[in-house]
Amino acid sequence: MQRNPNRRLPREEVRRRLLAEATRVFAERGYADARIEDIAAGAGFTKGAVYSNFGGKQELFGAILGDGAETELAAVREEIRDLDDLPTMIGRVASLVTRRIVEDSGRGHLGLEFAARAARDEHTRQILAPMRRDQREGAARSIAEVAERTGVRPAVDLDQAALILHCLTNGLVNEHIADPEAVDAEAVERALRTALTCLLPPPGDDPGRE
Amino acid sequence: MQRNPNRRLPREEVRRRLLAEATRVFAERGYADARIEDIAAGAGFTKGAVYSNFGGKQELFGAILGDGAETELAAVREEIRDLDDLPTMIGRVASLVTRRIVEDSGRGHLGLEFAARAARDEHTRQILAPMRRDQREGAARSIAEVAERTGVRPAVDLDQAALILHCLTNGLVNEHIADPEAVDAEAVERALRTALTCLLPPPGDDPGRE
DNA sequence: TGCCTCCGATACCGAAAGGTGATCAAGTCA
DNA sequence: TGACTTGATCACCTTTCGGTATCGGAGGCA
Repeated sequence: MQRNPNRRLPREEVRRRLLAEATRVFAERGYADARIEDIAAGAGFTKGAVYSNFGGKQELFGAILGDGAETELAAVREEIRDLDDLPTMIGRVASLVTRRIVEDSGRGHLGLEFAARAARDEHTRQILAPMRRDQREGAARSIAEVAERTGVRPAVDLDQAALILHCLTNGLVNEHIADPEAVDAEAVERALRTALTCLLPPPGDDPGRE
Repeated sequence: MQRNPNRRLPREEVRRRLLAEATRVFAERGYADARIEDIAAGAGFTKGAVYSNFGGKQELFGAILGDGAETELAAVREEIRDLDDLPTMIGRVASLVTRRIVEDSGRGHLGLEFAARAARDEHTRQILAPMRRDQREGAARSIAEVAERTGVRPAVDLDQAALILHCLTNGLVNEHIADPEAVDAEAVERALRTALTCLLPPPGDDPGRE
């Protein structure tokens, strides 16, 4: 089963490969329908490797959850780092986030799977809740930063804006998965742009009012 | 197993009871962990009744999906039917939707379960997508109606506002499930109020911009 | 080189649960 | 009232998988 029959891989590498494949398979099939054997095989091992590196299925799932230390926000910050014009920034952010939503559907599926599981599994929720909190706080900080840099006075409380944008994004992911034709890339991007513009109004400009 | 050993229930009634119990159990345990036998037993029957009334597990699940012909929107319309003051309406709507989200967690769980399943099951998606579309369109109509009645000119395109509010609501449900302590009723309600106020600005009033 | 340890492979177990089909009871109609 | 139809029950089958126990080979160390 080992790809190279004569060479044993370092433990870390085995773990890494299993985790990567598990992420893929859990996203594709959901927790219940993901078979440990398939994950192992996809990574080039057998079940034994999984049980040798993780406590079991639930633990493997938990490891993925924690592993996905979101780089999402970092990408957004990077995208707008050198800009100082708010409308441009909004356009860029909307476009970037949209691309992520539409192109990396696996992430969306996995997120949905996490949430659905957290709804009934305390352990999952205990891992997921602080992650979500971090995301919201990160978003709030980024918004504050942008507001300060552009000299814009946000239309609403920062934490609320962060919560709204965070939830709106998740909701758009959900909607795009449920109805990808009607809620396509364009619709997602427009919604994001509109929401951002409403919450962070460019001084003197009134968005899209026909 | 039949509760009343001497009386046979009409087919419709059997179906209704099974559906009701299935809704409960699917929401509580999720698709995979919901056992047909438990659903049947909970409704006062055995597995056979399920197979006699539905094609199988997947079909039972689908029947629930279709059955939940959302009364959500109707409740909202009812709530604001007699009002004509926009801020009051916004307050009422936010409060009502929040109560639904926080109190009826079963619905939220079920919605999450539907979405997660739709992500990988074409058949589920084909049922879910038009339902979601209906919801969005209904929301758009309601917003239009409110705008007309209050004489407010919406800040943004109606369909976009509907999409944003719809997705925001779903995102809030998701977030409340994932982190119910941080995203509690108050946070949800404020977020809704803020978003509504931003999208439908009361004439001359500029929301919370201190 | 030879032993010892680690860790992944392999074979196996047992439980759980979806689905099936013969059977029998309740309602219906002539 | 007695046959026919409908539909739920019950026992059973089958498959699928998570988990475990054992084995064997690779690599390190003296």
